Amino acid sequence: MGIVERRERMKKQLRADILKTARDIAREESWAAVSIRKIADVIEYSPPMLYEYFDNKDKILETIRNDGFAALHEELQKLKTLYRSPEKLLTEFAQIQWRFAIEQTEVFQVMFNIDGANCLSKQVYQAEFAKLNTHPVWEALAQIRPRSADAVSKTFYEWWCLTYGFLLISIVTQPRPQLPNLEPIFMESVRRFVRGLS
Amino acid sequence: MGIVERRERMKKQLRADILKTARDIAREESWAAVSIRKIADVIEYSPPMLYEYFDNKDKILETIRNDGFAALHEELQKLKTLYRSPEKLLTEFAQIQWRFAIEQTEVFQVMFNIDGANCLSKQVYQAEFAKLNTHPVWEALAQIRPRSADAVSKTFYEWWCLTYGFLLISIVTQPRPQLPNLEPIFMESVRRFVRGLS
DNA sequence: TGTAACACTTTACAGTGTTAAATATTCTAC
DNA sequence: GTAGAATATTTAACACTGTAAAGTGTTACA
Repeated sequence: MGIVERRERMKKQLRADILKTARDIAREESWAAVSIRKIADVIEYSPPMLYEYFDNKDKILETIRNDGFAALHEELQKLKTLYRSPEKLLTEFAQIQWRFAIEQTEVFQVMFNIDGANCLSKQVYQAEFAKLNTHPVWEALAQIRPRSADAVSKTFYEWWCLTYGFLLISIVTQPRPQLPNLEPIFMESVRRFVRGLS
Repeated sequence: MGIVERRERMKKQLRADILKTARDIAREESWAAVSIRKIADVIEYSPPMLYEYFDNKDKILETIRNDGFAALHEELQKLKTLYRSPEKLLTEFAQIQWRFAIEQTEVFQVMFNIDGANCLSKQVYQAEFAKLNTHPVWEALAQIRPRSADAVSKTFYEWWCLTYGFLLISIVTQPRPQLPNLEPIFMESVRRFVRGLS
């Protein structure tokens, strides 16, 4: 009686297709060009079908945003098992952030509401700052410079602004072909920051 | 025969009203809520009238963006006459950037394409990096740490990413009432950056 | 006072997100 | 194998959006 299971699988697949299609259109055109009808066209369904899978257009972006942060978190967890040195962990993570932003720019745009990507739901940011002392970056910072929790959280925010801010500005203001040249400058800034901690 | 002059004046006024109204709506609602028809409603004209003043909606945003950068440039020029110390110039300018972003958030959103503000024209960024060695911040950086033009330009880019990046991230990810608490962290980051130069 | 220039509006088109109602398809029980 | 229920999917519609063409007033000058 695998019928309901098959249906379940197909639903999951279609849901994934919707997300993928949205990203594809955003990548090839822009987030401004992403519309319910265009996605429906590509997946060969009528527009209202999408509302069986997402409450509204915003929820589609919200999912992509959350998935983006989750993906980075996963990478971070992997790094944690690979490197013991907190300094190494931080610079390696910065490297991954850079690559992520360059390779999956359309996801990054949604994650930070830039360049036409506009998603109201911002609770993922709060989540990121909520359980701070379990965040691998927070832990690394605390390890390098043991201080009060508040002081570490402050440093954590500086880190956050330095890395993501650098990427945001670069993606928004610089032409795509210019970006590879900026990576060394980014990494140097990160290393200087890490060095300045101890 | 001040007729044509009077007309000229009224045109200029109406143009300014359009820009102001767009900003007002963005401030009270969001940039996503700014529409030609809403602006037309407020200034009490029919929608097509706006096209006598701006080629399209994008040009309205483009103007606001350029005006924003111009305003900051003006402030920077003022600072240049006030302070001799390049370190002081940089930190004071950072302070002004912060205030600008907090007080005129809707302009800042257009300047960097965040939170629903979506303006295709990005040549203002290129302009900012084009005539680098006449930029007061570039000059200040060169004064603090005299190096090759390329090295200074690199530092200039780091400065740009640090200050604007910090602001972008803060505005996008933090709730408005939280922002004042972040100013000291911002300024501390800036001061550390400046200190690290020499 | 007629005419040319200008200011402005009406109407229309193609596109948007989204909803309710109608239809088609699939599965289950007899 | 077919009737009926459950599910899947579409059609049609509404209220928006930016924008262009055509039409209508209003003003200024000969």
